[in-house]
Amino acid sequence: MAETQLLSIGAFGRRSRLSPKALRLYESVGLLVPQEVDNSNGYRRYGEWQLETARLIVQLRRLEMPLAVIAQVVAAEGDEAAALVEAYWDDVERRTALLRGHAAHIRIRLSGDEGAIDMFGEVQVREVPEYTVLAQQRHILQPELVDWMGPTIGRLWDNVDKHGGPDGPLFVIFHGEVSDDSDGPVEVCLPVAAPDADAGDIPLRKEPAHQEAFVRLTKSQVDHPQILSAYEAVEKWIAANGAQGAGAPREVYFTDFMAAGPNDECVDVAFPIR
Amino acid sequence: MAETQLLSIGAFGRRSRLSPKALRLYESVGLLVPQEVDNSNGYRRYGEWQLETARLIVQLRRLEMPLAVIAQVVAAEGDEAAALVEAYWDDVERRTALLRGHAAHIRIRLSGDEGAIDMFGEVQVREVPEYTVLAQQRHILQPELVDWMGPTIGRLWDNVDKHGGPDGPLFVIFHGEVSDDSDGPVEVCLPVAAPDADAGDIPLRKEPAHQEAFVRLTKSQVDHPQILSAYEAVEKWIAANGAQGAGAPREVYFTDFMAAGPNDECVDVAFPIR
DNA sequence: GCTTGACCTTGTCCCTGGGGCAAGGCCGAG
DNA sequence: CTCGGCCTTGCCCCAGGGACAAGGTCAAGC
Repeated sequence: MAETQLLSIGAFGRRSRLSPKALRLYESVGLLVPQEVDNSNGYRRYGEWQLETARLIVQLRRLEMPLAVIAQVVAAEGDEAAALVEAYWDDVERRTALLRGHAAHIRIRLSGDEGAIDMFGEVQVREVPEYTVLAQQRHILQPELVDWMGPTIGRLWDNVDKHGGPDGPLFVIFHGEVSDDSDGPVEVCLPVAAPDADAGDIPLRKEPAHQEAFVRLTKSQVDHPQILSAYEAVEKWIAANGAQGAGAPREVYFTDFMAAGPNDECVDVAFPIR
Repeated sequence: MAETQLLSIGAFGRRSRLSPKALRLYESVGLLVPQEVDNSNGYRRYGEWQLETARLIVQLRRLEMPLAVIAQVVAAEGDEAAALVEAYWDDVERRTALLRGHAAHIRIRLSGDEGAIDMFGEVQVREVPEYTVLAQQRHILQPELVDWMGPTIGRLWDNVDKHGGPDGPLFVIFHGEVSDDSDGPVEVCLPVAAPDADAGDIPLRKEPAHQEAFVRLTKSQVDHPQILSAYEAVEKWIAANGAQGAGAPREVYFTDFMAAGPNDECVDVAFPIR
C-alpha cells in the first residue's frame, strides 16, 4: 500500500486541467518532470503530489506568465514565490498603465481632436517677461533626447550660481521638430538673475518677452508620444481662437520634474502667440 | 513634377520605424500594400501618403493590437476607428481587471495566507434563524455550475409565491466540493414565509437555526477561483478563533446579484460554526 | 489467443509578429 | 566593370501550445 498512485499523462492532465501536449512541453523545459518515466515504453507517470504544482502552473499561465518565470516561482517557496508573482504582476500593471495613456492618445488623434481639449485642462494664456538665459542648443533625434537633456541640465545648474542664481523656470525650446526623423534643434534654457558674460563657458542670450498659450500636464502625460496630444491641443486652441503662433513651442518645467509623482502637474506645453 | 516621391522599402521603413521584414508581412496580410510593385524586379514602392497609415500601425502595434484588428482600424475612418481602438482597449482593461484579482488570489495562496484576512473585510459572526426553504440539489462540476444555477434560481422564484413569498436571502450550500474534479452536491435554497407542502413541485425542507462565520464580498471578488480565497479566509479564522465548523459552507446572496456593480457588496461566504 | 478501442509515444505542421541569416538579383557611383 | 548597398525570396527561430499523423501498448471482452 501507500506507494501513492501514479497517474498516466492523460489522467494527470484531466485532474490538473493541462493537456498532454502541455505536460510534455513542461517536461521538455524542465518545469514539471514526471515522477518517473517507464523506459521500456516511454510512458510518463506523475505522482499525485505533483498535482499541486501542476495547478499552480495553470493559475500562473492564466496570468500569461512565461514558462521561464513560472519555473522560478515553482522553484521558490512561500513568501518568495509570492513576491515573484507580485513583481511580475506589478510589471504588467506598469506596462498597462503606459499603454493606457498611449491608447488615449491614439483615440484622440483618430477622432479628429474634439477630445483633445477635454483631455488636458483649459488652455491658458500668460505674459512671460524677458529672460536672460543660459542656453545649450543641439541637433538631436528623439531617442537620444532624454539622455542628452539630463547632463545638459546638470551643466546649466552647475553654472547658474556664477550668474546670480536662477531667475525663472527651466524651459526647453523646440526650434525644429524632434522625432525619429527630425533632429530639432532643441535648446535648453535656464533664466539667470545676474548674467555675467565673462563667467563660465555656457552661452548667454536674451529670450524676449512674449505672450504664450499653454496647457499644464501631469508627469504621466509627458511620455512620448502622448505629449504630442498636448501640442496639438494648444495648436487647435490657437487656430480656434484666432491667435497666431509667434515662435517655437516649448516645455516649461516649473517644478522639480524628477521629484514629481505620476499625477503631479509639473510641465507646461507652451506656444508663443501674438 | 508632383508625382509625389516613391520610397523604397528601406527608406519607407526608416521613415515609419517599421522594418522591411514587417512591411513585407503587412503586405502579405493586406494591411499595408505598397503603392506599386515593379514587376520586373519585385521592388516595392511606397507612396509618401502611406507614411501616415504606417505610423498609425506602429502606434497600434505598441498596444499589442493584433494585425487583424489593426486592419479594421485602418479601414475605418475617424470616429469609427477611434471607437474600435476604444473597444479594443476596454477589452484589454477588462481582461487585466480579471487577472488582477486572479494574481491577488495566487499571491495569497503562496504567501501562506497571512494576507488572506486583509483582503476581505473582517470575518463576522451572526445568528441565522431556522428557515423553511425551497431547495434544489444536484451533483455538478464547476464549469456547468453557473449555467445550471440561473434557471434553477428562476424556478425557485417562480414557485415562491405559492408559499407566501420569500422570507430571507437566497443561499447556496456546497455539500461537497464543486470543482473541475468534484461535483458537489450543491443545493440552492430560498426561504419561504408560508410553506405549503401541497403547492408546486419543488421540495421543501427545514434548514436549522445556527451560528455562522462569514465574510462579505463584492461582485468582482466572486469570480472563480478568487472566491476560494474567501473560503480559506473564513476557515483560517475559524481555526484561529477556536471555533468548529458545523456544516457545509454556503454563499448567501443578500441582494440582486445580477443588478450589482463590480464593487458592490452582494454575497457572503459563510460557514456554520458552534 | 485475438480483437477492439482507448491510451500512449514521437513527429510534423500551424498560429502570431516578427528577428536573423542565407543565396542571389539590381542599382548607381567611381 | 566592379563594388557596396539595397532589394528579393526562402528558411529557421522564439513562446505556448492546438491539431493532426503514424505507430506502440494496454486492458477488457470474447
